[in-house]
Amino acid sequence: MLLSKSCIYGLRAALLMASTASNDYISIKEMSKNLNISFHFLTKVLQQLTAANLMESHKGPKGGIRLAKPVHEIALLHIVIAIDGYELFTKCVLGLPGCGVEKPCPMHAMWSEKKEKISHMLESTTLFELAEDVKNGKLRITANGDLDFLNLN
Amino acid sequence: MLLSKSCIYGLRAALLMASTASNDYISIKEMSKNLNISFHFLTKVLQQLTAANLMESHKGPKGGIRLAKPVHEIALLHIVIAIDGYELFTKCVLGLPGCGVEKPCPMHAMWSEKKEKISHMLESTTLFELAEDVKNGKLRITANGDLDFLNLN
DNA sequence: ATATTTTAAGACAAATTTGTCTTAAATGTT
DNA sequence: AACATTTAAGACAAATTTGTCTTAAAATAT
Repeated sequence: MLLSKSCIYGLRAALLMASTASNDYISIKEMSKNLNISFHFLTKVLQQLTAANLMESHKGPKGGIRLAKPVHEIALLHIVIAIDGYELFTKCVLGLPGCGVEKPCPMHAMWSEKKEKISHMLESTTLFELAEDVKNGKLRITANGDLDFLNLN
Repeated sequence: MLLSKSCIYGLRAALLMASTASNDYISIKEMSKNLNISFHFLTKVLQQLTAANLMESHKGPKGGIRLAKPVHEIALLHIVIAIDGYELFTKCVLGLPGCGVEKPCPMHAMWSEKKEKISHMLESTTLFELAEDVKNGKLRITANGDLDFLNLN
């Protein structure tokens, strides 16, 4: 698996937030319902994203989570790294310590290239582009494709 | 993590076998020592590879494991699929059921492209090419770079 | 002030992956 | 035939990831 489940949940929640009309706080409960993700688990994931300053949280009624920056300033890569860390991009694909150009593992060269491209892909894709297509129904973030979340407040 | 530890162990063992002079049986114990992998764990991994007809096993003295085909006929992809299955290449990167061109998740298009390239990379790389460079010391499959395994029998 | 809503934090449980150990079965050697 | 070597199989344990539950803390509204 490329991304952990935590990371996937974080990405989907971020896309949900980016796809709602306003950038008001959205309660985690609402999101967990819409995304079909365990509430408490999602809570923890979102805590990691607020800790990384990608989101802001607010307690109490009318509280919830919202994006801490404009949608075009949050790249998928930021979310991936906030949750899964740099491991995917720094760790040897064959698990050898000290793998690098000087002491490469058999897959170092080929994987480095792919890794770069994946990194670039995630870095150059922001919530903005994807949210546009989620809003107009071209892309889906829920299992069934419901768009009920589009006007959550 | 792209590949499971089991898969990594399988790849490293396959590369070790491909890098030894002859294609005689090599005992799992020898391999586990050289690769610094738990003997019993490696045993199970190699059982998966023999079950997939990539390797052959033989019990008793002078027994062990050997490649079931010429090195240029075993691609990395075969090993990856034998151990980790097709999941990496078929499952939605955001975990959505039924993700595809008709009902794509936000990362479907971009990931499909990368996935294809990774698949092609693994399919077009055989043990042959890599073993050549392992033999001449350009690539390493052990943590410290020892080449003791080169003439195991 | 009190009650309600919501995130925060952390204990706990389940599931999965990884690792260890024991016994059995097969094969070659003496 | 007896013995040593090696894989096969499966129970078990540890570690990690994923998921659940409870309590606390903060903020709003009444």
